[in-house]
Amino acid sequence: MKGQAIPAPVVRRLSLYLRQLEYLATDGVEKVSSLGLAGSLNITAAQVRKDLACFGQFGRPGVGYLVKPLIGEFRRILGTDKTWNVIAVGAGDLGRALLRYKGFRRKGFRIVAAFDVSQTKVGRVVGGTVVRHIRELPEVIAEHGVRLAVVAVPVQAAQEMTNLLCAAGIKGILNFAPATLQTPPDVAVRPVDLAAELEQLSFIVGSAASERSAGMQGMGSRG
Amino acid sequence: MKGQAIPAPVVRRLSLYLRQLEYLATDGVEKVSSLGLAGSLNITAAQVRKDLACFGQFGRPGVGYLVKPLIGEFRRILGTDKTWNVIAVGAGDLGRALLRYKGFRRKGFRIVAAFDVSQTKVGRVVGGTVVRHIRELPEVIAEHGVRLAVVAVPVQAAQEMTNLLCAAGIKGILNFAPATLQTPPDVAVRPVDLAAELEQLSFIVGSAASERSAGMQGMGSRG
DNA sequence: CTCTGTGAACGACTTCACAGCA
DNA sequence: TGCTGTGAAGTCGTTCACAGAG
Repeated sequence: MKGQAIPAPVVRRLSLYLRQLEYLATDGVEKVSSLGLAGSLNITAAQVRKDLACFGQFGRPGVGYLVKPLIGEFRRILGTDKTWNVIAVGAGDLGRALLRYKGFRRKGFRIVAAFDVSQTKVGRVVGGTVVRHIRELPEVIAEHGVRLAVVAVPVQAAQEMTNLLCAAGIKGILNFAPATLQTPPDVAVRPVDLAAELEQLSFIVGSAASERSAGMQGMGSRG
Repeated sequence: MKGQAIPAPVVRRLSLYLRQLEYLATDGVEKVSSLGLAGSLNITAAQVRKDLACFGQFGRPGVGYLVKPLIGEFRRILGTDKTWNVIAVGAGDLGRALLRYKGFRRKGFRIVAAFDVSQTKVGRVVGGTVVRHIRELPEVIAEHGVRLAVVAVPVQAAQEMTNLLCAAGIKGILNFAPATLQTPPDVAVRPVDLAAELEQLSFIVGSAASERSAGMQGMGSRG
């Protein structure tokens, strides 16, 4: 089961496993079974074992998985054993909040610069990051070897900014604009439409039958 | 195909269809084919038709779908033909950004109150919303008939806040804390883990083979 | 006896292909 | 001829169930 292309749902859960393992390590837990990992994430134990099997054999029968080594493996697989330089495009309310968000840094993502077109925003420092004018995009990307970008601009500007990013060599985009971005085949996009997320809840709560919240968590959405 | 339980992926795409239809209406477009809708969203035309078939027969052979009536239908189905009152828990950087975010209001979600435990935050007004102390949660929820909540508190507090929300009658939670929340079966959760989203991009870009970005957009993630 | 790794069975979603209406 | 609605086929992911290691 190794050497194959990894299904998107597996990669998604890999992040969940890593997150949980990090909490376990913080609590001093040294080993965990597939059932132990699964339980706290509302997943089945078989699912956990099948997922891990995509990457190798990490567990020992009768024992389970060793937390610390597994954390190392997962970080390496996800690529977060090294720090990634990231840029943000758009320094509006959402963009500035993302600049201040500490969760990125904790996972190994460093926002090295932010960009905007508005002269009232250029030059400001937010969360330790300087806001620059869009025209400096290419040189900053080249200078820091940036491959990931966060897009938090108004929807009307999203595709245009995306084109600039792709031309400048960006390979992955986290998109907060409510638009489906068109990119070349070698540039991946992950959409995060906050209003649409609430809309999904609206549907579930409105349809109002009886649903399992646990089964609901972590499904659907982007990939 | 009507009257059945709707698959989660279909509901997710329903939000995309609605979003796109609203842009088309803004541009004065009156009708659209399944292919027209599909193209701009990187989906197949057959997928669009199958999805719509879950809810009824909206199109006319040889013509396509009428944009405006379809918008009305979709809003009704998603439950956003009426305004929803929403509360936010946690008035840190992310919480305050969400209070200022205009995208919610545009989709029919009104944040009527925010809550925090910190006395330095209680009493402040952010984006037109007053920050109150958590202890006022139950009465505000009852007063405004609130059923949806946004959680943007530190991970250590997330489960505890969730318990309070569930006890107070909340039925849907948009969770920005990097934790898997445990809730009763009648409370739905949608997780939004921003760092994990970047991690997914890290995996794709790091694995670096050649992938289709279009096919990548909108898959995976939550449901 | 516990718990992993995995083929096989199952179920869910997507794509195909075409009948039928305009 | 253009495009929808839909059974049938196909693909993908999950769950089951058990052999085998510790």
